[in-house]
Amino acid sequence: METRQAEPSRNTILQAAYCEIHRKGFQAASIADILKDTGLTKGALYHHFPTKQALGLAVIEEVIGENLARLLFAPIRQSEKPFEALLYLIAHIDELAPPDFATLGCPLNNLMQEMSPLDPEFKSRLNGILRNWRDTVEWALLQGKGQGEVRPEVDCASAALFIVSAWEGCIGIAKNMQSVDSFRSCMMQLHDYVASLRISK
Amino acid sequence: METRQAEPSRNTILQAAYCEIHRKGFQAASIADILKDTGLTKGALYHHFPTKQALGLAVIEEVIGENLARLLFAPIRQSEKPFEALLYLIAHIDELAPPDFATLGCPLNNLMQEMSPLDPEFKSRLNGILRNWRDTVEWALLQGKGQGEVRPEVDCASAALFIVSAWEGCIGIAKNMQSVDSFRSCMMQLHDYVASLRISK
DNA sequence: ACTCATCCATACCGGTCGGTATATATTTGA
DNA sequence: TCAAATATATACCGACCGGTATGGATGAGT
Repeated sequence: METRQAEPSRNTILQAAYCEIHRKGFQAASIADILKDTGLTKGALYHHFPTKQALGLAVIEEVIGENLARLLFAPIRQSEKPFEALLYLIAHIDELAPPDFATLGCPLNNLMQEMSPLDPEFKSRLNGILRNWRDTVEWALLQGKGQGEVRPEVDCASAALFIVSAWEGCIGIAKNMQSVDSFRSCMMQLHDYVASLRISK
Repeated sequence: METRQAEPSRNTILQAAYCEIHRKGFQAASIADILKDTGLTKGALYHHFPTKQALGLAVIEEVIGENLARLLFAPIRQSEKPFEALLYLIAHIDELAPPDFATLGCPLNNLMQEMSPLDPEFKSRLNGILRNWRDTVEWALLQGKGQGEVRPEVDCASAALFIVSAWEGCIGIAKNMQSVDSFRSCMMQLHDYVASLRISK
């Protein structure tokens, strides 16, 4: 039996760190600012996390990874028609994703751009999530192919990587243009591309 | 007649700042590190640039903007067949772009992701370059349409935005996966998408 | 030759950062 | 009940950061 009194505090810090990092990036995120609205202090933080890097890695795995798994991967994996589920997600992502994605971008992509070249630990964790995403999309394409929906000559691995890349690209561009309409228009083009992989009849 | 003795120093600082910012991002770029290899000191820097922000904005306009104009916009604008020029650029960008783009990403996109939500000055300058890029691509598509190469029903504005978005997305993802093969594969998919806008005969 | 603006080096400042040392509640286990 | 482990607060530290104040060198105009 382990003590569980600490878990609420740990989660509070984790969530606050996630928000701060999402807003400012990891390096610009200040420990003091993270704690500011939590009612906790450095004593609590450094009890649960040995260093700022460890806190960042925990945010990646326990918040960002979990969120993406729940929002994107699970709906595809659990669908009976994964390819259709993928198309649905692309078409409706602006309603399904948290609203701050539009203004602050995708937390996964933000951290990848900032930290991957600087810290190998960050890089490997972030790449793990990215690989998971790409594999899920590839799996959806392969399932679609098996179900006779996707054209047999499609290179599912390459297409999956492109879909994820373009997806992140659309989020990033929309974040800068601060325009939901641009984002929707952009994702619509991606939707058309994915739909073009379907068998035309 | 104004004194021109200062121009070499200014350019040295500008170039060093560009490299440092490309490697670490703007906020993490340290003034001291920028000067370290230049043989100059803070006195020189703060003589030519009133603040770190002004230095960053100068890097954006005078280095990043110029580089992109020379590498991407000019070849399309000056081509007699802009649509073909666009396709060529997408297919050969890995040979034409500076090699550190693969490991460090696109400087424009890096700064957009980091700074646009934080600083409206950065945002407007970066968006200016982005708009220039999108307009150039859109112009290439429109020219292609006029020359009977692009299908008439294509929405050139939306397609151009998507092309730029996907382009940046491919660079970003490749930067994290640190794989030139992935980047090429990804850009190849984008190439296929753009080629699919062509009239099929 | 004198003046004055340009150009740049040096030394320094206040503030913030991540991290630590220590004391203190609180809970748990025997 | 009492000791030990857990959980958190507070005060503090050295490092680094962007920015400034000052003074000296250099060159142009008169």
